[in-house]
Amino acid sequence: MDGHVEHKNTSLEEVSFMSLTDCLQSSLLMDYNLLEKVFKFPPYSSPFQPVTPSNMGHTVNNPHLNLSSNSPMVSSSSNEADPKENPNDNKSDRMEEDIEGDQHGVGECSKLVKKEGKKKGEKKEREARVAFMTKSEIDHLEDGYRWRKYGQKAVKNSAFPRSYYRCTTQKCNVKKRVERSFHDPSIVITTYEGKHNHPIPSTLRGTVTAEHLLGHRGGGSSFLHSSPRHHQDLLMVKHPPANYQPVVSMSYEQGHVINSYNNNNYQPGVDYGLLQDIVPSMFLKHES
DNA sequence: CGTATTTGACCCGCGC
DNA sequence: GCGCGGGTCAAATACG
Repeated sequence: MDGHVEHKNTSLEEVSFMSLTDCLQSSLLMDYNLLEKVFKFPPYSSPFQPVTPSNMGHTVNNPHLNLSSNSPMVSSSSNEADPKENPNDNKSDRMEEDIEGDQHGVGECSKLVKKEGKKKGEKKEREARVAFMTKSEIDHLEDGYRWRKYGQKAVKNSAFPRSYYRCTTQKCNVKKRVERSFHDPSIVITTYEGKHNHPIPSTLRGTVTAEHLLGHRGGGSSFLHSSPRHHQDLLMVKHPPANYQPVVSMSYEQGHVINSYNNNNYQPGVDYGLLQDIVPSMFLKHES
């Protein structure tokens, strides 16, 4: 539906946003360099900004960004998810996945099968995606779901590899890619693809519980200052609006969610649907 | 021993 | 058609 993208904006924010959106929506391959460009990492700034207690656990701000102090580090993109959304994708078997997902790589045995399943000329629909940029020492953020790593690849023009994860829950097709920003190694870029069709696992290595996810934000973000180590801040921005703003941020400690909160509380008129679908754990909390 | 990760091989789309 | 880069598979390995 909204495949259409306007390109006539002139403000930095809008141009940036649209570029990213365009990137996310139209490109089969996510161009992370573009993603970073979109967020305007200045080429002249040192790419190796050390993570210090002072800048860790805080909103990532790029002074060169022409954005508000709560610069959004994240963008989401709903790709007008599959019309059919294959809810039936009982991919307990990999072969099936290959057939249905027909763009996947293949192992020796599946290579035969895959060709038949493919209808030529039919482009693979992309699942909804959300990309996050998170300032963190930890690559793989705990988000309440369980993931199994299924691949890792070196990324061109980046010193850091990209990791590929798949939700371990059967029938759940959600994937996740994680890589570190080449321009700022303290930043982790996480991209979710697809929507979970199941609740958050109750037992997650016994570490992240609903309470963790809900967080206990009593006094603003004071907790940010209390235990600086292994902190991560995450910001999200809602998809298309002309003026995007930070929506939700989370904090992690030692790989686990210790808090989540909204910077400005829920914004009226902002559609959280996609984000909520994809990373519901970020929306769990909320004073009712 | 069951489960998760690593890693080289392979496939695919795209640009030249 | 070929090469490149991204994405995935799956056997081997590591780990609890």
